[in-house]
Amino acid sequence: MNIDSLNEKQKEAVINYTGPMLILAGAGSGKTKVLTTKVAYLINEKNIYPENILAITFTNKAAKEMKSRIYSIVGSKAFKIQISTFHSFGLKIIKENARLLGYDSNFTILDSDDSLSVVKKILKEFNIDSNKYNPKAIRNVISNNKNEMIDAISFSKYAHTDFDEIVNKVYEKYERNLKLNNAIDFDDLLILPLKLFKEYPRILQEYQEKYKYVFIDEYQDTNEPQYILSKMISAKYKNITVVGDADQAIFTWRGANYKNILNFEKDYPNCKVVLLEENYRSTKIILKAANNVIKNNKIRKEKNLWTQNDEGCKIVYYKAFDEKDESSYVVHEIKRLLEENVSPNDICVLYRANAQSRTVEEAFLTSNISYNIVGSYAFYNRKEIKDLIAYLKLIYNNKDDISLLRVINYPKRGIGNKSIENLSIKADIENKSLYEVISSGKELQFKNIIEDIKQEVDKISLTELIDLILDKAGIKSDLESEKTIEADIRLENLEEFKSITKTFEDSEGIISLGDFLDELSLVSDVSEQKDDNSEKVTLMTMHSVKGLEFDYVFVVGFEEGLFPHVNSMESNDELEEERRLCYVAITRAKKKLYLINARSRILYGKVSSNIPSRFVKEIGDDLLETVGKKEEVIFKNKIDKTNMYNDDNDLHPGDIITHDKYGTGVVVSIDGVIASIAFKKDGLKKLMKNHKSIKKV
DNA sequence: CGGCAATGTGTTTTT
DNA sequence: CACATTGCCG
Repeated sequence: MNIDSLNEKQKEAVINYTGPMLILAGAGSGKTKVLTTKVAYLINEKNIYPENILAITFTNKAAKEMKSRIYSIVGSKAFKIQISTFHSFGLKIIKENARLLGYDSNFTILDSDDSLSVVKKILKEFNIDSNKYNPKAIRNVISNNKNEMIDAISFSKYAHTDFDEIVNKVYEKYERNLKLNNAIDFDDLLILPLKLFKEYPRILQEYQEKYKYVFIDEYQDTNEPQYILSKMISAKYKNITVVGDADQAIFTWRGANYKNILNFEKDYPNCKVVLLEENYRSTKIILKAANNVIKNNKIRKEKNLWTQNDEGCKIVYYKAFDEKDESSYVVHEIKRLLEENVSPNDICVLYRANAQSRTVEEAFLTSNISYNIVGSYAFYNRKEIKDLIAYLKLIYNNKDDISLLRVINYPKRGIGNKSIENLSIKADIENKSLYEVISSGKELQFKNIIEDIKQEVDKISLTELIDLILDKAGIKSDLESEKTIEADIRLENLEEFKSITKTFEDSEGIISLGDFLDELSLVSDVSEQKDDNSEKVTLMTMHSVKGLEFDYVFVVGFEEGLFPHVNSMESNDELEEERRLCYVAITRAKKKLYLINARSRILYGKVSSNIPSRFVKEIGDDLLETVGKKEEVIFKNKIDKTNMYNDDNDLHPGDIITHDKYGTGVVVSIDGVIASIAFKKDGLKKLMKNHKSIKKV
């Protein structure tokens, strides 16, 4: 195996393959390369079995990327390596030991919305006024406690205030309810494995034997349970390599503790430390800008990231008039790049909050630039999709009260509050789930529908199962009988969901309901579930872009209040995290960086004006090329809207249209200027409502 | 019980 | 602004 393309430090990191190692890898210093090479080196050169290797990444996307890179070196052996996020790995362990942990193998994973529902339900049962005690706040405290591994009993010792007392009560009931529902929440994915290992040391030993070589990426963003899990699993052989960069710690708000990386040398006194300080990614100017920003952080270890790369061009700073002007500029500039034969895949647009994607998306649609929004949960948040998933979850795990409550009276079956209250009381007394205590009335009819569907589960495919549910539960007939545009849209969305399961089945073969539900809870991003190889500009948050790189990076909303975000400006700690986030964003760029802000923009329905982000000043004038107002006027005129647009196509959902490129389609929904249209050939697409290429039939 | 209208409420980042 | 929840009436 050839490792000549590595520098001396990188080689050192690869060749020293036993014992604990800390790799402090600055942005763009080739840490992914080192990590993948080291794993491949173990397999190809040291004859380590791939199944003895565990590699933990921060996102599912990173896991996928790593798999394919290792595959390209070692071939199909790569499939035997356990490469996943902490959460997926936790799930695997829980699955393998469900009964020991007191769960049936078909347990349900609750997302944070589900957790909130549980909290709300408990508050109601306790007659606690949810206006006085915010359910979200309570859920967050519970989650924080779980992550610090403080259980309800221990928490009672800390409970001093009125609020704490309430939380304590709810926390205790919450945990009991989950158990009763054979359900685990997101925090449990990390905590239950630890519990297992503590109670059954022999099982821990088995895992230690299995995973003799452990790799943890983004170590600065590990939280307490993740930290302990890493430590436990590698305790026997101590072949643990961790990689990270404290300057890129951006998840402390989620309980991550960047001190874990600072303390690694204390945890493993004989560990090897490798510093990767040469940056191969960015231009000198981009790197300088990043360094200028991050050096303003007080709580920080000084480091020297350098590059042999070219000076590069200055960072473009555009002060837009408003958010529309901001996106027009982005579009204008991207169009120019595309004309220079830059691939859309090499461009990304970053923002602080997901809500900011909307205006950018509109501008992209206007100018026919294909794009992909990463982390768009909008689809799975639609009512009809959630309802369908609730049916699937209930069929898989009857004890799932949250799902049952969601669908027991959908479509309307005449089961109202009174009946549900009675069921709840009965369930509480008998210490059973709602489903189990159903024995009469309309509720029983519902139960029978579920039982009937259950009979078929193992005989049919997932896509067929969905059809069966839509049919037997009466969802389809209910929506069809409504004869409203709304209902038609819902039906379309359900079809879209089926196309996701279909793609899934086509690529993975027969997939069980359980596996599919797991996938849904761990990968809640539609774009990750569709394979699409066409070239696209990527839109995502600065948090999601972590670990990735692009030739051209646009950062929008570079304003005080948006970035740094208002809610993160109260303490210095929060502000320093925003600064690290800025550091991450800047260092994603290889060739050219664009920073854009708007003098005024509409926020939460109100016009507001923000001053430029403090990070502009920190970067420094000499690295910036401020694009003036004059040029803005010029490019605005360049986009000749009158040629491409009708005044008003007067499109409405349900209309049948033809499109010059995509052919016949039906309008599914209109959202402002964006029309969602389902085409016969190409499926659902978002287009500008008034585009000339759309004609009503 | 179901439907509708009025009122209120919160608006960051993600596995 | 967008939504979720509440309260009232048929």
